[in-house]
Amino acid sequence: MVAMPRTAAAEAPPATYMRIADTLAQRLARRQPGALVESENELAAMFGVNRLTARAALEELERRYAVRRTKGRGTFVARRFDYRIGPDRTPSWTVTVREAGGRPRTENDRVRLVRPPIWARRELGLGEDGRAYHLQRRRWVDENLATYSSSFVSPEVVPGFERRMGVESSLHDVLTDFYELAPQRAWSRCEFEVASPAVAKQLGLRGRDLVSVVRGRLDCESSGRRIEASVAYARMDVLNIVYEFGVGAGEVRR
Amino acid sequence: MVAMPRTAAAEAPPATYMRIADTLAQRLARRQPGALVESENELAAMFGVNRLTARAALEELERRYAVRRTKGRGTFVARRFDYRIGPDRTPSWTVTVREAGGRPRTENDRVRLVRPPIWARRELGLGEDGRAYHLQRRRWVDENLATYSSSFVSPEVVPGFERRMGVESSLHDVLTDFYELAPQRAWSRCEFEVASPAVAKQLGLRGRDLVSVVRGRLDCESSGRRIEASVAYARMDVLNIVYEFGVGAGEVRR
DNA sequence: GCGATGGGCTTATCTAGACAAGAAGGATCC
DNA sequence: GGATCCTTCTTGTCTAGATAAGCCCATCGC
Repeated sequence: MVAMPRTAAAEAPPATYMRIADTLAQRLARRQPGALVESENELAAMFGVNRLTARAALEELERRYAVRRTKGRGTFVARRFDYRIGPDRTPSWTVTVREAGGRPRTENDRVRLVRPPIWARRELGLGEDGRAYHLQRRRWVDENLATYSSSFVSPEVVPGFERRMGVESSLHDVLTDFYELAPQRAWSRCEFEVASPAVAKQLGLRGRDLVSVVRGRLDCESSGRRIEASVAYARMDVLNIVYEFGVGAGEVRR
Repeated sequence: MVAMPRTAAAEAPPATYMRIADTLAQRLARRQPGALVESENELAAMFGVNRLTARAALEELERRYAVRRTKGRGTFVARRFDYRIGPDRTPSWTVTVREAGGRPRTENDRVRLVRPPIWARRELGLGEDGRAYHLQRRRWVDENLATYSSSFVSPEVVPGFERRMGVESSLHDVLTDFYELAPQRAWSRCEFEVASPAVAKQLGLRGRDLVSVVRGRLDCESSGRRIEASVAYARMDVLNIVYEFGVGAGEVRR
């Protein structure tokens, strides 16, 4: 009689913490987003395991973005929003979040004229000593910070930008209403990175988690002049960035 | 004298395991991908901590896709490939991997005529009883399984497909060479999901990790006939899916 | 030569116990 | 009434010890 062959090895039974995670995931799917989840000690008692085993299950669910945990407060059912972007689609934050049933909020730092970093100078076609307006923006869903973006706006195209752009202004609205421009995405690039310490701090991340990164440039549709170069970071536990193009992409079911 | 105010709280010093992870990340950046990392016990001795603390550091690096760990073998420096896709870009797996210095490999299951799932029938415009060829494909980088894809091909457009498509054939080549078609992406949608148990098994994932998912449809450029509907899953520790469009997107530095 | 066996390495999992630190709410003091 | 302290609950971190299970390779037996 041969021993168990290595290729067709019988499935190892899943670990306890994984079973608890799966069980819990099913139950949480029926609860309201934001609802308080049982504490680690409660779960340990419920499933008859050590607290660290229950904790491992919650960490597994956190990796799946199914829960969100805060020291001192507890574990909560997570709520994630799809944010669909693509060449044919530059969605409004406010509209998207509201349609999904959330409360959107945007906050801009005060705009200042600065010497932009090298990548922004190159994108905007500025020289070594060129200046640009620096716009930093944070967006919330309900009480959750979702994105932080940093963008540089060419002062030649939008003179006096710092007086037009208020704390709650929409960049798109300011460009179209005050400057009568037709902004258009020249290019865009979406990927995932480990948050740098600076970005982690801006997004309120404890560790160096993965974040969605969208870089791009906004040009003027008619003249082709370069308006804005930007980089936006999104917390993946709050936002599910979906990148799509072509007709029919929106109809895809999960 | 007031206590430490809560708003401007001094940064809590990072946890030991996080310090070790950061230290280790710097060192590993100078090593060859695939190199063996010190074992948990060695790290524990090196940093004078408990084995579980050293282990927590490695788990942190695994979350960042900086290392890859295998039970019984050890921890290894991870190697990730950028795979850039977009409306103007349908890259060849072989070329992309080879350019990045890896060894590509593709393996197709034998093609069979099946009754496709509802989403594929809808995409291909098939009726309730319609049939389609089912093509399952796995792609490797060096020894690492990277993607698993499942696609359905319309038999009306490519009759006799199961005889043309071999174990190592390229779908694109078969469509162009044998059927003289000009395949074109009708739409595409890229996002991230928690792997289902079935997908996790196909990709050799222990747990239910996050995977990149790309869905889409291939049409015939001239006639517009629907050729193929597909869904592809990629291991995020092997592949970094980058979604981009527009001129200039390729020039973006990190 | 060649396959089976087993030892020793590795990561994976689990328990028990402990202390730290953040958050929230009630009690207390003025 | 309002600010402050304190208690309690929560997650976060760390240690110590133990067992399981996968993998590799040397050794043994044939």
